[in-house]
Amino acid sequence: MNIGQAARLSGVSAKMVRHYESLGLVPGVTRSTAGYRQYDDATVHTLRFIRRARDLGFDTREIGTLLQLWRNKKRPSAEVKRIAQQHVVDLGQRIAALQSMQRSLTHLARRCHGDHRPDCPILDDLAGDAMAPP
Amino acid sequence: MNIGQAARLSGVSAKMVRHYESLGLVPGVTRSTAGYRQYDDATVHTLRFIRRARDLGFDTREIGTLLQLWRNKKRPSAEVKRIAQQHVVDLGQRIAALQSMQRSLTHLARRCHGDHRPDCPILDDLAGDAMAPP
DNA sequence: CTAGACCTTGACATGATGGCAAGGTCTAGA
DNA sequence: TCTAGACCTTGCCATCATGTCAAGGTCTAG
Repeated sequence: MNIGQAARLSGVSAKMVRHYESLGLVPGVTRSTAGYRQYDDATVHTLRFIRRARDLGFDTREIGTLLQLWRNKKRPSAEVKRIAQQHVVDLGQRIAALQSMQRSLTHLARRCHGDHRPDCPILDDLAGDAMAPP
Repeated sequence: MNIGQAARLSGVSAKMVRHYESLGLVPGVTRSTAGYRQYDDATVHTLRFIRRARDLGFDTREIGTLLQLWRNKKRPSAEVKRIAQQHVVDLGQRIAALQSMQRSLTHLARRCHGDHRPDCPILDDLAGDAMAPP
């Protein structure tokens, strides 16, 4: 099967299929006489794995490790779990950072009249002339 | 004052000061005879504004708009508020996406023994052979 | 005068992804 | 058999905010 079909079946764009190949995440593909990449179901399976891992927010480096573990029939599940838990922590930090922004901005917006007048606590805060501390 | 001092005072790296200049966020700077950029307190103030807005997650396009509004003494605060609220919504979406990843991964990790054995629901899920639906 | 701190521009890298361009290939239909 | 259109190839550029490095000019204190 050609790259287009593999892309459709796996949910990964053809562009990214080539990219993952260049990163070594999918094994070297065989080529047709015309130079077309030829895929089989196993590779499509790998691509789906990558897709799902991306959906969970893993970066390509982590996915490389997960793929190795997936292929290693003697892997200790503890290692997989460690990676997953570390990723949960990372996600938590990113979430916390965004929530902190959201909280600040929500408070500022609530204090803003939001009418035709120019007075605006949001701009005041950005400008650094926030009200004096209590 | 030179770029280094302006950077130190504003908390923006010298590199980014130049970058914001190239984006038009800070007005054209005057130069010394040797070509050194010369800054005054007003520009440092602007840089701090940008820094604070970045800390709240605004991108440079949004910051451009906010700076215009800040400078416009006749701005309607409603417009600022609208931008802020839209950003709160955007942040909410990003947070929700990350939380969804975190939730899935937490559930998977909880079901993983995490020992020396290879069986691992995390890899099973990534591989798409999740358990049959109930 | 000189060492060292500071400035200049410019290029390249990050990470995942999209887009475009120029050219080769394959297939179904006239 | 020819051909249009779908599909493939490689390669380059762009995104976004930021860092790093390099080669060269400038300023200042000793």
